[in-house]
Amino acid sequence: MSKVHLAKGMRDLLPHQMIHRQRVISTIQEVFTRYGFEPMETPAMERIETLTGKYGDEGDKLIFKVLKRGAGEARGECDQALRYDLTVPLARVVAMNPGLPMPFKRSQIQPVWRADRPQRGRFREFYQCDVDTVGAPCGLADAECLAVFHDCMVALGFDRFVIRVNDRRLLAALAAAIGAADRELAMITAIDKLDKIGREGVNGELRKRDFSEAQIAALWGYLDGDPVPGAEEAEETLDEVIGLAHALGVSPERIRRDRTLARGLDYYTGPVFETELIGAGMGSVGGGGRYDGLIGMFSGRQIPAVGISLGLERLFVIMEERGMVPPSTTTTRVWVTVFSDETRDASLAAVTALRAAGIPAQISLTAGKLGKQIKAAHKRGVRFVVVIGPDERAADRLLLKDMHSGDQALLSLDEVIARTASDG
RNA sequence: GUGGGUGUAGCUCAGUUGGUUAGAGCGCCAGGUUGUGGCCCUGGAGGUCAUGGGUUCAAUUCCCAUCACUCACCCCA
Repeated sequence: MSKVHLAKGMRDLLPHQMIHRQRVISTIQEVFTRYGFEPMETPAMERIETLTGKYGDEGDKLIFKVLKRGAGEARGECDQALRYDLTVPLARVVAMNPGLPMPFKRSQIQPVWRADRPQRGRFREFYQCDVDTVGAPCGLADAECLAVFHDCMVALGFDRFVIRVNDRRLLAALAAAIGAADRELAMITAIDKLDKIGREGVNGELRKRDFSEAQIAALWGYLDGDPVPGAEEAEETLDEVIGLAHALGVSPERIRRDRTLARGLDYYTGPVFETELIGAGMGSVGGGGRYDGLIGMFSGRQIPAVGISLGLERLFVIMEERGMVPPSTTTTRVWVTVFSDETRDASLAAVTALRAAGIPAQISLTAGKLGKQIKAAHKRGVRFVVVIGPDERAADRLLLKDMHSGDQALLSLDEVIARTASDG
């Protein structure tokens, strides 16, 4: 039993996991690039005042703070913190770089940190994959976000998912319509639980929050589809965004308008989105929305923005549970054995030629019986093994063994390169 | 922040109604086969039974605390 432990909620990513991760990340990045989002990164730490006051009370509590050095450390003072998401750092970047060409479209795939209690699909360090469009009004930019969501899920091999959409302004109008404009948040947190606790559960939550029976009855009328007074603009916006998303190739059945969708973060001002895998038994795997006020908090210039975030870790949990993880456990294509001291130079020449040809190859670093060396390749899942013994060297040939089929053949170096360069 | 569950070999888990040297499968290492992986056979390494305390003639087993992990709630990706 090892005496060392990981920090709570943190994980190591071993090679067999990284191979899958990198594949997933490049798939997502490829979709982002296809839509014209340019890559960007920001530091792990921000000044604490950049982060606080943007996410709501719950969010602020979960920010990982970093102690000051020196005397401030003893006093528990803190002036920096690990980033909580990728959206607020983006807003800071936009505020600090007024010369950016607008609209500014950027993608960002980096870890974020939250001081949450870990559970299934929730970690304290996790990767988010974000795209955001800054400086474009509501409409096509929002629709592109939905399309990116959609294309990413499809590219990753998910087919049963739904993107729920709503609008913060509609929720505000809803609260006003039932005479609870000052209690919008209490109403939202209650109805947001509909999926989990059902109608009666929501009613209980509302009563607990001092909503009257009349208000509750009126609320259900609106949630069931009655037009909400004062929400006309929000409804028109959603109509437009969803229509544009359809035109961008998102299947209609994968978008669902849902007046109970709230989203936790404070900074959203307009449409909000959330992607959910059907039958996964997990919260959302991605979310986003429009935040037209956030950048103004840093720069004084009001700049509209919209974006989405995909949570890698949750996708991985589901992919592992569903066996969607490709079996590959190595990035090495060819394992070159060393038969003896006399033939070592030939093996070195072979591995060097393979590498020069762009084929990932490694050579046995520890001496040992040929069987051990082949076993080493097998254990790692390497597909091809090259053997160069005295016979091969005399014939100026290499023995290439395909570990999948067990077939082996005497080939020239060029033939080995050709044979191992591609799959099949 | 709140409430459950679980800690025995690298992994998955047995086991002990409290009693001498704590087991299995898989994995790992070596050999059978000094030019060949997977299958088979043989052998080997690896455990302060999470940690600390208590009860007892005796604790891995019972009790308490701590720590770790895990699940759920809150909230969230």
